[in-house]
Amino acid sequence: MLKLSKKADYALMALQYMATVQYGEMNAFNIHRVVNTKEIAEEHLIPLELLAKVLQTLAKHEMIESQNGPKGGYVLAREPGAISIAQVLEAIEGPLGIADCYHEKDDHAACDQMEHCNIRTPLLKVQESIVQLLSSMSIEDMMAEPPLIIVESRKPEGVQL
Amino acid sequence: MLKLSKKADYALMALQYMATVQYGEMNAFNIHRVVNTKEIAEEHLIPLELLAKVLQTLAKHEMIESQNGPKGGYVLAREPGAISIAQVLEAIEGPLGIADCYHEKDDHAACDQMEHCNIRTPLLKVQESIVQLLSSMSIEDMMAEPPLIIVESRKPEGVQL
DNA sequence: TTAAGTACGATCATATAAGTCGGAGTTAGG
DNA sequence: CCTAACTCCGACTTATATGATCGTACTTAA
Repeated sequence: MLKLSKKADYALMALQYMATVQYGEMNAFNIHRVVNTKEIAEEHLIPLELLAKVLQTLAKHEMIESQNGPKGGYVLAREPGAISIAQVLEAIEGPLGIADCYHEKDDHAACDQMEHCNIRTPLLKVQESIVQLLSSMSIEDMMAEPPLIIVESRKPEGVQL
Repeated sequence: MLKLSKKADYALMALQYMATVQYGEMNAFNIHRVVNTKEIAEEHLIPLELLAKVLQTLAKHEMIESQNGPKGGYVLAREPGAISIAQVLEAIEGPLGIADCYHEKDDHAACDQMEHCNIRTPLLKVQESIVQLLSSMSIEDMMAEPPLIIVESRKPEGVQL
């Protein structure tokens, strides 16, 4: 339940790796070394072909920039702090929502039970919280593993329903 | 992404319905009327057989109590406020986690990349937040649709990583 | 010119989810 | 004590999403 797909995992791993290579302690001068798919795949034991597609998707969504030809590869398109987890997940898996009918836009979404659905509103709030949480975290927060990230999530006491 | 399964949806709908019938405004005297599967299925346009299995699962996890024979059906096993969303989801879909290897118990879980995984720790924190959020909400919070539930979820400023 | 890389679409395999079916066990009411 | 209305349970089928692979075309540094 609530599991991330492998693709999403791979995307996050790759971005974390690229961020560390480009912006980590090992690189005090911020030399934006281009890293290629093979390097990442071998480093993390990820199927090469699959990772390639993931990176292509990330490139299409302008989170990384591709560089063709030999010595080519990918570079982060912006600073790690400017790439949120939510953005990554949306790029890979489409709009994130707890259920299909929970995207503000598609109010007509594929849900026959719509009119008989008694849980939509409360779940929308849950979803909102999760999205907010994922939006508040960036690739930067995943650098320098093992990290210590403190995240709070709570329902305030005494809220009127 | 992060989508709930239909079964989970059905479970929540059913519980919300049962809660409303048993504890809602319509029932100031808390008469614990037994509701049967058919009634819930028709009310929410849910496939009868599937809902039946969902309810059986909930009963096995002691969130509802079954009553056999004609005029039989189900009753909430405890007050709506004592049934958290997290409990329901876990009952239906097993332990909730953002990835397979993120359950404290199975440290040996099926993840070949374990040793090369650079995102485990941060994602564990994310997961923790989500679980906490889902644990803080109960069926009671879903009653009286359309409700207004205010949930906050944030990463405090100035946290050191 | 060529080898090392990305780009992209088609395809296959597999896992999970969704839904169905048939039969067995209970029990209120006649 | 019989029957109809329920729950219970497991096996089965189907649909859909995911994971992974393949082939090929495009780009470019050396």
